[in-house]
Amino acid sequence: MLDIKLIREEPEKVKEALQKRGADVGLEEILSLDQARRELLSAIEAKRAERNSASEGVGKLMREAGQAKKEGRSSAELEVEVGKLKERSSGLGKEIAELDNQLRPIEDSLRELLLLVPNIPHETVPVGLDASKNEIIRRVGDPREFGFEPKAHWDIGEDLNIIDFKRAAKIAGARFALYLGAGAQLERALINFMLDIQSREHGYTEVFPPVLVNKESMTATGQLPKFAEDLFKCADDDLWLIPTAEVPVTNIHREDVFPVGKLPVKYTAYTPCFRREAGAHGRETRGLIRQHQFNKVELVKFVEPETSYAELESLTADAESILQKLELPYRVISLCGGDLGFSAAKTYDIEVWLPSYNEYKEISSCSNFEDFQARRANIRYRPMEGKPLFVHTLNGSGLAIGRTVAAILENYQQEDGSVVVPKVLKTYLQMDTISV
RNA sequence: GGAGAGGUGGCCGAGUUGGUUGAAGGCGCUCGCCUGCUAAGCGAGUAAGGGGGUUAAGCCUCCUUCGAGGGUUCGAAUCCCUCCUUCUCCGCCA
Repeated sequence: MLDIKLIREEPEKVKEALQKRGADVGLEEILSLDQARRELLSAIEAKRAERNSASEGVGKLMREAGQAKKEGRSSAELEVEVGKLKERSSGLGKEIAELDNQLRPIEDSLRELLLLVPNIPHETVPVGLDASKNEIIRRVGDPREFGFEPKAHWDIGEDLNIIDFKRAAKIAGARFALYLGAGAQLERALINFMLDIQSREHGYTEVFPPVLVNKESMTATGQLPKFAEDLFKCADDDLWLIPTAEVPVTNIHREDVFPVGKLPVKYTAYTPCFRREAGAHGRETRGLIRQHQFNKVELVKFVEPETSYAELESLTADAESILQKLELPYRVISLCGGDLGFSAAKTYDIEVWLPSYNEYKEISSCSNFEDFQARRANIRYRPMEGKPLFVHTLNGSGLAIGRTVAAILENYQQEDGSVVVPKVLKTYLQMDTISV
């Protein structure tokens, strides 16, 4: 959520910034609602002040009247005054209620509209409206030269009998995977490996959160209200399946104020993730790339605003380190304005080389949300002096597990159909190669 | 799911015959005094959000908030209703 003050004071600047991401947001309605809200509020508050003082007067006079009676004096005059004040106060109460009834729908629609406004891109975000304008930041490692025709990971998986898409479809439907034997073990090994690196070497605190969350949590991180159709929802409860651990982990600190000196706070979490993939029909239907359920190790940071862009660089480096250790070739790109997610101010995607696609494929997305989520979730910190301020939140995949499995199978495949296990995983898997 | 007891400021914790209690007291924190240094002691300050005014920073003023939402009342932390949540006991259960 953007700061209403920013919209109020510099609407042109906000509009311009949002155009950078191709979002045509009608700020006019927001501005006029904001104006109406403040006018009503002033009127209501003036009347409340008046009513409060009248009510206070009632209390005072009643005490005086009680005192008078005790002393045997007449309290009749005072009681008349009390009656007048009560009447006045009561009348004001009705006026206030009336104005309140006008105010409420205005505040509701104002908030509704504000929740639909995306974040403002950072100044370093490349200009452009689609993926073709994304900027390549760096490449690490070279795609391997195969001396044979490399297979796609879904064929490798089925040939080695470690991934079964047909049975997964029978159990649940399209876009699900059933891992078997070494495949299931590889998935589990990667989860452990990534959590170990991020928690032991990079200082993230490991957490394991709920994977069903309520509406408030989904709203805080920006999935709701706008993207409900991308989510799985429980029919009889206000519970939603998380599309990423970002949701429950960021919400750990919803409504919190971090004490002085506590930041940065860093978490890593493994969770399954659930996405409806509405609108993705026919795209990447084969293999592990686009699933309704997939595993992911996530990195989440809460930081002070001044440091957030440096923290984005280090968070991205933390995610990259996994690919380096796995010796998988990848590149890092900076998303242009039009390709940016709703809540993000800046995003680096990390893309791993996939021989079957003959291109780099997203395996991690690392973003700085600045105070966009913090404002929605009311997450603040206490600076050395002054009032609490909103933190900046960041997160990134470190990494998506299924896509990592796909990358390992494809990049480490041998001509005989077996797959060599990456060096760093050998102790986790207790095997050197996966073969039939 | 059933029964009972709670949910108050950064933390702990008073406050139920409704009325200077936005909230005693304590802890913590900040500033000052005291002190050879530290500790102890003394004094003062210390919630958040939002409106309006004014300013160079600052400040003034009003409103809202005692789990959330309704209700009663001139007036509610205090009374009533609904919901959420925590704890204890019972039931159920991986």
